[in-house]
Amino acid sequence: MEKTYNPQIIETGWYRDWEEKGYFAPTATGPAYCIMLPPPNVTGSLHMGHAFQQTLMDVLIRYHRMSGFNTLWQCGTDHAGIATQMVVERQLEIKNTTRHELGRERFTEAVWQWKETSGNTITRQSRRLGTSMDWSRERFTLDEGLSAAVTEVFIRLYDEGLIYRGKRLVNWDPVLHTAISDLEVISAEEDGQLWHMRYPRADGKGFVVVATTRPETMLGDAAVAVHPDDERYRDWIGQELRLPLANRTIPIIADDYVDPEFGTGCVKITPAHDFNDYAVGQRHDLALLNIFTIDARINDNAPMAYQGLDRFEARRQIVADLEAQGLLEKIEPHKLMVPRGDRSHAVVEPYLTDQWYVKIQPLAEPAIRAVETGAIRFVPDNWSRTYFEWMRNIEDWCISRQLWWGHRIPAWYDQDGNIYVGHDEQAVRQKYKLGEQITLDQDPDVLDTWFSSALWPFSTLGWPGNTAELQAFYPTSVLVTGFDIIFFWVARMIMMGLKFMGDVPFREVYIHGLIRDSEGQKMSKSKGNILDPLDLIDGIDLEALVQKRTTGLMHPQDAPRIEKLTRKHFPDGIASYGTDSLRFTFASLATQGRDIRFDVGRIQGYRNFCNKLWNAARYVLMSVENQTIDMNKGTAEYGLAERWITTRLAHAVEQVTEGMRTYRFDLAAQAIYEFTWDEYCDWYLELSKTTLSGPGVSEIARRGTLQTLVSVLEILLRLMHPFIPFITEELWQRVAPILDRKGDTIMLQAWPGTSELERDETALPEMEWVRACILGVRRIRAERDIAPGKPLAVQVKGGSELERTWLTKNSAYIKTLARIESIKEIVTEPDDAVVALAGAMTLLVPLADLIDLKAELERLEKELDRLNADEDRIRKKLGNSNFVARAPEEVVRKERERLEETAAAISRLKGQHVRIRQLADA
RNA sequence: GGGUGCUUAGCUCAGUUGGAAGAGCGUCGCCCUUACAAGGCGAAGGUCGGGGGUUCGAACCCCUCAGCACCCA
Repeated sequence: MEKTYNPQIIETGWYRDWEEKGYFAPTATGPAYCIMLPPPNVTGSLHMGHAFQQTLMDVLIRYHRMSGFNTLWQCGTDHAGIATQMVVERQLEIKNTTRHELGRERFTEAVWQWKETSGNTITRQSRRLGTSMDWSRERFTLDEGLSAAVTEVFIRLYDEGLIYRGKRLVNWDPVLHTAISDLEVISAEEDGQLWHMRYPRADGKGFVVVATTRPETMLGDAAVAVHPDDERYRDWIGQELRLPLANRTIPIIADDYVDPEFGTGCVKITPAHDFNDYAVGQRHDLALLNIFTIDARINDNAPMAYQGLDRFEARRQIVADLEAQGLLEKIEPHKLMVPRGDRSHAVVEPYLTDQWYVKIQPLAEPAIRAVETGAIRFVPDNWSRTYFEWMRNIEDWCISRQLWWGHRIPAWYDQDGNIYVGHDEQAVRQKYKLGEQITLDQDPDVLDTWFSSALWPFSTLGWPGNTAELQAFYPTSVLVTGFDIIFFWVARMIMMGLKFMGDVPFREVYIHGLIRDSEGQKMSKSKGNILDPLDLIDGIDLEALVQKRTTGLMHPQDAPRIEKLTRKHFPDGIASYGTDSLRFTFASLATQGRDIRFDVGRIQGYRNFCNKLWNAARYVLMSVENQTIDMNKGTAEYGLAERWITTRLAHAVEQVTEGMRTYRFDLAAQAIYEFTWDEYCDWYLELSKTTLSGPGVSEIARRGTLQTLVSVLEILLRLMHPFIPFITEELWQRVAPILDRKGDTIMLQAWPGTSELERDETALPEMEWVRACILGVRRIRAERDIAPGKPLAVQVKGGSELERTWLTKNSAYIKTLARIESIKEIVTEPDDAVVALAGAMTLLVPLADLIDLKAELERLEKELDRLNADEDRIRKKLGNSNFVARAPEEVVRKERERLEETAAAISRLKGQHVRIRQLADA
């Protein structure tokens, strides 16, 4: 074996082996366990969020597979309508053409082509992470089967009246020329201005002042509203105003939507370009005057002077014109929430268009109940509140998008605009009994990508067919996802699952945090703080990293800043840590918080952990090779160390299993880490050396030690496998044969059960005591600056009968690990010794002239201070009659014992203090 | 404005039904010790954001104040 852990060598071969041998597919035995992979964007690449999430899912999947479940991890990708279409459009731009020049058919062909060439990037990257997804069942939201499911759902919902077409205000992206849903609009505070404009009364008797952040919309104003109780304007209600620049009059209306405290208390109402104004307009039966084109330029409904102007040019012009007419009262700086499209980052306009909607209330109600009744459980539970909050205030879902890439809406129109919905034109003609003479045109729009994602839990399993997979795996076991898409996706899957399957799509929703950089900033290309999971696995030099972070920026002027930052944070680039280290890091970061800071120091620590494991295995294998005895034949004897480590492993198995059950991957990882490093490596491997190479140790004892060394390692490897699959497979292949354990892969071995391990709880206190002895002597050595190699002569005094037995039985361990050459029992302490306490026993190391009396006195005083404080506290506690009377007996007993121990320790150390003092005074 | 969280060692975070404050990293000593210097041995470091309450007992439960973050409008 190599002396140092080298992930590159280990991690290359195993994945292909696993995949080729079909280990990822369900076994068809045992209870079902199924996770649906949140389908990533087919043309995207793997980011830290994916890597984190997929690691957690793989841990769950591998754990359940090993635990005997019929395990399916359903994978696939999403067509990501807008994002993908934008990517391909940008490519066309480089070739100096547009999708409109190409035409719909050739454009979609181009997108499919792009999908074929780049669509494998992310799945290839997932494989590098070691994810055991069932690739044989990989699906794509636009593939034939899933498209059929989408059409079927659309038709059924339409026929039930749950999908309708309507002219409404939508969030319009003037760059992408499509409607987007509320969730795709990101509102952020930006610096703007508040323009105060005068609208004169038609009768010439004065004017009102209205304030607006979007002066250009005044061309579409239909009224000015005041609060009905506002004394200032009581008499104005019903009057007509002359709308400046546009040659028309508008009324003053009363509506309690108006906040009389804000501005002048007069609000211009533009029903076709503002969501609130739209509602006001509905109440007052105001006309909807649309003044924008799809590019957000001024259209023909506005005065000639402004037609064709972009909205921001129009703003400047209108402000200038008002000013020229003396109608601009003032301009104030103003912070406002600006809505932008999450893809194009263009300012979104409320815009009046025909769109398709899902009537959501009837679907939302059962979905709320499902969580209320516990049919679906959120983990951590708090997220159910977020879910309820949104679901109880949910609005109809706009599902049409003016794109070419996606599921085409299965609706046809005749010459008169009548709507017919069906699987295809033929089916529609049949369904609605339409003759050949009627010409039908299909709706040009496509559906929101989330519409198809909402069906993912059953469409991937073969719905609308009634397949064996649906029978076996629906409802799925758990959904693993981030809180950012509870609304986008989780809620919609629940609604659709209940509607079409009559049951929840998953029983649990595990919500994990979002990965941020080491300073808590969200990772983004424009901030230049993105870490690529593959760079953490393979490593990357500084120049390549800088290059990668500064190319393809939306704002190239950010490049110098990003370069500087990168050079500062990663002066040596990023080392290669390997997949296992990355995975273990993710698992240990999976606490219940919502933000997760990723620091490269952390992954380095876990790479070191892998190295530790590697070397522990090396030691075990070398120990086996160096022995002449047959470890599997003949009787074996298990010493204290063996019984102790076996019992400790049983505890670790319990802790890790509990962590799995409760989705506490961090606690599971911690239990693994601590057992491996602090117990198995630091103590057991050292103790085993005593047995294996000590003089006069019997064959049966050595056999017991060898068996324990190997079998604990083998079980530990199985316990760690879901987290770090590669190194555990590599080591298991070498370790299992020694134990004659059958099986081709650790992947399909049984999850360790505590029944595999014989427990001996009595070994724990005994071992604790042995450790206290060793630690005590080590501390003396370190504090007195005694060379580590110098053997010590140790004297012991007192101690309980049990402790004296322990000392005799375990002197070999103690002598070796503490480097002691002799242990002698004494009755009276020598004056010139340094002491350590192990339970009731006092350990003394006589040092003669080596002793630094002053330092020793200080050390004793410090220790006594600590013990005295302890004693005071306990005495006070026990002196409180209420405590003795009311606290559980067990707690009181424990405190009494502690008091006794503390008092005894104090008296022994005091004695020592007196002796050293005398020595010092002499 | 409505909602949800967070505040524990220098940093990042655990802390189970309330019963002796923990880890990793960092820091400081000593050490190339036949698995591992990606290591070993040892050490220092905390009035658990402030205040009040409940309790025999509070990092944990309740109230309040302060600061921070996120979501929705």
